[in-house]
Amino acid sequence: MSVPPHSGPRPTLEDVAARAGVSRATASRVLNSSPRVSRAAHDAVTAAVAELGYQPNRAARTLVTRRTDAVAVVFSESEPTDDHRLAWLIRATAAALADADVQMVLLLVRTSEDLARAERVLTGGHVDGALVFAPRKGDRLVPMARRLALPVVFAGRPWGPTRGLHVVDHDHEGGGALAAEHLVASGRTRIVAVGGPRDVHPAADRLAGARDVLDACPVEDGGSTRDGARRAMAELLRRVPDLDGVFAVSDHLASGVLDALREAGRRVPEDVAVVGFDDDPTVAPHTVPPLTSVRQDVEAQVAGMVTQVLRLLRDDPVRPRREILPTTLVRRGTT
Amino acid sequence: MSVPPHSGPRPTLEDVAARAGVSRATASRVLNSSPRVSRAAHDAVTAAVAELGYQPNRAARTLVTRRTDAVAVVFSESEPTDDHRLAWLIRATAAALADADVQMVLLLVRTSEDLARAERVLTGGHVDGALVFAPRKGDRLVPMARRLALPVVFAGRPWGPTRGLHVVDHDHEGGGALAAEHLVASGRTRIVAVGGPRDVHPAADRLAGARDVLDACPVEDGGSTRDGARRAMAELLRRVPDLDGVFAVSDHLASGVLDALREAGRRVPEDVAVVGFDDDPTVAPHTVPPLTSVRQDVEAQVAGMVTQVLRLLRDDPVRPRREILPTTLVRRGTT
DNA sequence: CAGCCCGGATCGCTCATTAAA
DNA sequence: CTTTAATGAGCGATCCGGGCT
Repeated sequence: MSVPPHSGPRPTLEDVAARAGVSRATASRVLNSSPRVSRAAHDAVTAAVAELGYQPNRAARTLVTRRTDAVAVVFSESEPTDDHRLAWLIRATAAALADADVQMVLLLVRTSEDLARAERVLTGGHVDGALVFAPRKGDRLVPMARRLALPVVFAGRPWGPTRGLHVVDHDHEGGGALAAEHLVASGRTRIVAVGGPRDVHPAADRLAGARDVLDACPVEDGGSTRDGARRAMAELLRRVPDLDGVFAVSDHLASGVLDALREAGRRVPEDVAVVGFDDDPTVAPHTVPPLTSVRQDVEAQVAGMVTQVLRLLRDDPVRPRREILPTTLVRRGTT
Repeated sequence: MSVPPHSGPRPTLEDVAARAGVSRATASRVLNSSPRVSRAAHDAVTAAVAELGYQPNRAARTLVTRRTDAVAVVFSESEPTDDHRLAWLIRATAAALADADVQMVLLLVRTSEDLARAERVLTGGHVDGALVFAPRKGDRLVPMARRLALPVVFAGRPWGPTRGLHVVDHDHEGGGALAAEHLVASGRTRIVAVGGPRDVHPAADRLAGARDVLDACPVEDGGSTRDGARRAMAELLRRVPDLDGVFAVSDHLASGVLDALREAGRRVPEDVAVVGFDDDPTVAPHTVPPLTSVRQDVEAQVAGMVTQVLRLLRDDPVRPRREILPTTLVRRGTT
């Protein structure tokens, strides 16, 4: 608990060693908890560290070990992404990396200049590995990332061949099916769906999963905005006036669906049941009525990505793998 | 444009120097664009750098210069923050720092463990400076940040004495006044306000600015949720049935206000005019009708913070100062 | 011969000093 | 004597080979 007396030059390992009456090498071993150190030496060094408020110089350590203890977190923003999702993912990632005492170097990639900059960071030895979030088809970030000599873990299956990649994904198809089955089980017979952008994997897979169950239910795409979903839902009401169940591929879109239903005077859930996807804590519990939604555990996903990248960094020889996380249904007021 | 032939060991400055037929020191001078270098040497080095795909080793450079070329971006999340705002700020910050070729080390501080970790990063020489976002009263991040020996720039006036601090803030009071004046100018006479959390500076200041103009208009607090604002607005409709203008201290709250007005059957803007605050691009243009709002230029704020921290890093002797950015009114469909 | 510990050498860069044009 | 270039000494850690008990 003691602090360096006057915040002059920071103490070095040499200082710690001197104070503990041992050599630099021994002090170093203690800090890196390598075995062959006597109990006495260990205690002396530990005490000296505490007394001096010593913190190892990261640059010096990096120089010799070639490890930075930092990983890049790269978000593609080639198209405007959902704020909720970004905030949520960043929070989860920051927490998981902090727990592992790894620094997070955040890279948001929108322009090709950003991409070049990211590549420089990634190849320049500034980080040990990378977590990549790039759900959109044809994203130039993906080929760049797969060329890297560093451990890379993708969030969600990227477009293109996934051979040799490390991926942590949710079971979007299964989740879509889950939603559809829930609507069916609750007695709905005229079920429709509001889709998202076609070139976003999760959105496409969720819809596919639902259609597997419902074969060929009517679909309108709501793009990625609440208002787009509102319009899509209005169109569906026109096409299928007697509809009684709606699956929206995201909670954000589901809120637009609810807007449209409210405007059309349909009661939820009495006349129409609605199921969303994401269990977005900033949306689902707050709609009126609260939204039934398929939950994907983003924290688990991010934790899985972090675990995997750390494993790769320790080079535990891990074979490329795709980890698929289950989804669950959270029932609230709209079904 | 050429790439290292085989991605073996990365080339060092020594390699570049050898290839250019000069010494390490000269090569270093070229890279740091110091003056006394001949044209010929400059060109030779530049060419060698390109041919070898050389990138300086950051750790080595940091070790000797004691500069990391990284700054911490610290967000307090002691209370759940608005996703929109977080995403938006992170985007702007990332862009501004990337432009300056400074790495961004993101720290989200929620628990006291996070705080301790952040302090370690901040005092451990991992970064050259910090940008701090901590709007809430009594946030423990603030006293910690002000003790730091590093250049620190605050986003928005922190609670407590601001003497000696660098702050870049918006003119929240002026913005609140602007909103109120606009409502008055558009002929509204029974104006009410929906406030935010009392212990958040911006929310409090915006409300104060409006009340300066309106002296003692009825106020209800909506907390920080859309739904809270809905309830606050419902209450105001009860208290002041003939109200014809509403100022909400954020767009997020304003969307709740619109919900309540719609439910109450009031037409906007015919019966009631509404003005929000933030000009949140994910909210204001998408409400129905689109929301008139006071715009604060978050990008300018963040750019100002980055400029300031860089100035401090160059130690241009800059005296502590509070930079206050103007707000503007963006008129849309609700007034 | 263990088990511990020590003193260099080293990582890749910058900077001050010194030497050459 | 001025301008440009080169040499050498670190920055603060890790790790290797060897010495001590």
